[in-house]
Amino acid sequence: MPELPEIETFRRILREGTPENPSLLGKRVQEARLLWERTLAEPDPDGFQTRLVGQTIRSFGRRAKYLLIELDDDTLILHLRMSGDLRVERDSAPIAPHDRFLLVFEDGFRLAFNDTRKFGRIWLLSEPSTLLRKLGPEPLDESLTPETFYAMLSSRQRQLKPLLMDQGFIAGLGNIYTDEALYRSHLHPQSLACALDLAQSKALLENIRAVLEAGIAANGASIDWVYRGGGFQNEFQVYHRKGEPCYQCGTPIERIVVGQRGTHICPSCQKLNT
DNA sequence: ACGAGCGCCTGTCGGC
DNA sequence: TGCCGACAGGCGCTCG
Repeated sequence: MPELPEIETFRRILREGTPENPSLLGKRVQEARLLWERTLAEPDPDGFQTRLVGQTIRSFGRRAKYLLIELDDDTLILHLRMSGDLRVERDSAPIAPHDRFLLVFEDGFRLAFNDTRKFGRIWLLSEPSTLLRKLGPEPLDESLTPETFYAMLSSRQRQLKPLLMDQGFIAGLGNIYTDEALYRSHLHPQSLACALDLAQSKALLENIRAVLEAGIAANGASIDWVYRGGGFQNEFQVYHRKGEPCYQCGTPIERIVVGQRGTHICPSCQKLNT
């Protein structure tokens, strides 16, 4: 489900709390309950639950679409994949359908990991880099310059959309924000990366950052039942707008398939010229 | 290096 | 109404 802005929103909610729920910072783990074994990627389930007990949450981080919960000795890493969701609630609350993992704290609150489709994964690692080092640069990291991005694109003979969604190339973009960034850049998702010049590469990077920052500012995007509380769906210009008029030229938005993913374009504003 | 196909899962929606 | 395929914000694998 969520992409970079949605994970960033969860990070903020868990760190700062909301009017309904407290911050989880500084809370100490009393108990960990794994309700669906395959949700745990690493380590083996045996030592996992006892290893968590007694550790205190020191900070929350994010790398790409991974949420990092820094504990005393380990990092608890969550990936929500397609349908994952997080709730903070009292441990007296009923367990919801599709809850896969509960992290219970000494003060009676808990973090619930809910995941209808069971694609989500959690890791408990003493050394997170083993998992995270395969990722490409963070798009919002200022050390990624337009010149670097241009060089990265120039060396790839690959369609833009699958490349931007490749987490090893650049980390954090998914289907929504990729479609939105390409539309704003007037680039066709099937254009080859190496065909972009410096100006186009620079504009693409700026638009990637703009849509991600707009998504973060809106607390993410809520679609269907999958994610609650975000507002970025109201700013979609192509995603989920098949048949509706392009805001720039009025041409109906089309849905095509690129890299086996549903892809939304304005066929007039985004010409294919490889 | 790159793209296609498929598996992993459950649920919803549209068409017949 | 019931059934059946398409589709869903992700990612890892194999195979040409």
